[in-house]
Amino acid sequence: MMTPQVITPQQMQQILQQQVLSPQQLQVLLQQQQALMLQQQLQEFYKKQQEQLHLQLLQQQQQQQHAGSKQSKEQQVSAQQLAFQQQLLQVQQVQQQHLLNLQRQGLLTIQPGQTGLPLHSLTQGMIPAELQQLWKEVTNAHVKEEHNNNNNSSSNNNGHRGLDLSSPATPKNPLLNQHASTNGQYMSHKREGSTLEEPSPNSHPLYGHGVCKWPGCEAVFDDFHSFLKHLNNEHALDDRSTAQCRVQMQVVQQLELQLAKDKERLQAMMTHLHVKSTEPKATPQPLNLVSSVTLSKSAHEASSPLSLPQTPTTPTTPLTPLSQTHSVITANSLHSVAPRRRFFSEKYNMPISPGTDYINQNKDFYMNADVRPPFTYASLIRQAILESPEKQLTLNEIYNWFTRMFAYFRRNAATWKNAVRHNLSLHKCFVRVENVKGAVWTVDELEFQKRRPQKISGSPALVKNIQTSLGYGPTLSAAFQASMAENNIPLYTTASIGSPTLHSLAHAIREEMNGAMDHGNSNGSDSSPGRSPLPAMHHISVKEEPLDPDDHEGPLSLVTTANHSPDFDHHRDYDDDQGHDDML
DNA sequence: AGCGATTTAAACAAGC
DNA sequence: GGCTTGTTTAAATCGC
Repeated sequence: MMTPQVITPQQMQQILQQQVLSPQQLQVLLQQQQALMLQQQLQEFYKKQQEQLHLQLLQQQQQQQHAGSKQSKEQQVSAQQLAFQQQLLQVQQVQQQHLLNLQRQGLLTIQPGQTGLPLHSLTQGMIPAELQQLWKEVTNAHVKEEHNNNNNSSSNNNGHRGLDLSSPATPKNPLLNQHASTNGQYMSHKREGSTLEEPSPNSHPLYGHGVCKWPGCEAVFDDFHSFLKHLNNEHALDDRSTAQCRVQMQVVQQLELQLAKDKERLQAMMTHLHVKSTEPKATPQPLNLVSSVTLSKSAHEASSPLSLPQTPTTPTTPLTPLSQTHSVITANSLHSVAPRRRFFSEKYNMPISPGTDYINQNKDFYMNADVRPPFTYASLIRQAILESPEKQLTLNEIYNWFTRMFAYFRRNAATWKNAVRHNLSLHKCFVRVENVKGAVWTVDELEFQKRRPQKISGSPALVKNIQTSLGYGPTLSAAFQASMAENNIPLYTTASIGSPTLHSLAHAIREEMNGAMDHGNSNGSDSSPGRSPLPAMHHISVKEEPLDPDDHEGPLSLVTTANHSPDFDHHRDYDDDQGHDDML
């Protein structure tokens, strides 16, 4: 699917360029949308032209039919008709040319093998509103005519037009139909008439290979003329045709939607796959520290996951400047797509307990992609707890965090919830604290670090970076703010996703720093609750808001709200039963 | 091969 | 009784 052949170099360049200039996918999408709009306008224009030409053609034909056999004029008329046809072809060519250009520019994504169909569908089915407008006009204009033209609707096939994607040109037909259906009686548009004796097989989008391409109708015709007759008779302006046209519009709309989605997906994939090479310069970083950290990280990741033995429990980076690179999929997340049992593959020396940054960095991806996160349950639970303002969560809140943060956990609830409970009970690092209103779970960071031999030595430079970053406290904050302001573009409509706030960033730094310090020297040099053996033991504070725990938490809520998107909680078909075993 | 970490499943109990 | 929460056991997998 991600074969590079599909994407032209121009597309690639564009994507990369966009990414470099704007880390926000929204911008990309916006540009895409603009491009699409432009494209649609062009198509509309072309379509109108085509319709006009068709109209002229048909009127000539009707006149000819009505006039009986005026052989004398026939020659001249057919010449005119030819001219029209040529013009029509020219328009079509120009149209296709332009679409091809669009395609080359990456504004259009058309599979090489199917340029024909998509072109038609795109050119003629793109603007339902416009079509409806035309349809309306036409309908109004011919209400009276309707009586005269009793359409001999016959074929039942038309009743069920399957989603015949090969004939998306329907919308344009009403126009033609009614003019044609008048059979010359209706001469509102008096154009210089002409005969139509010449079959012009290619002149009608509903006629191809001798077959009527009206949805559901596959009548075969020897010549174009008989097809036109058929078109006028069988597919005249009536309720059925109207309904079919509407359906076809919807089909086209659906296809457009699908196309847009797929394009978006492709964009995300491309961005993701190439972000590593561009990540360092991905954003005009107002913050040196951040960028340095980012650079170190990205350099490390880009080089080789194996190159730097990382501390298993300490995240590599104190923070992600974030989610500006949020579509980033690092090496781990890539290979994590198919981990069978383990969330986290240690083969790549990725941290067992990915830090806030790590999870945040790929947050967007896992939020939306039904992909199993490459983290252990323990790591995730810890993450959830540490993200909370009070560093403590009830079991249900942990559940909510899981479902909120990972699309994967929106299914199989029974399985992973059990696993969560199991992990909470099993690992000593998770401490249950009785509360007035129940029990909350906290993290014993020391115990957590103990689980594995850790060596922060892995990336001393990293540690240095982290420390350096911390040293710049206020500067850091200011820079973050600037960075946030700059990058605070909502990327997806649903998501808060993108930008962890200052608080969460600072928190992340602090947290990572703690982790690093834990390894480097055992002196607890900070006051972070996470560092004490029983971090939250003393905050036996209250956990109200059983419903939406993370919601209104005051200033500190930034930490959580950064990850919390309200709309994300609404259950969008979390079908627990469907395809739940895809990861096994 | 052994071991530890992890996941998954399941049984069970307590509390609401 | 059903559900949630929490504990525990067991089996399987994976990597070292």
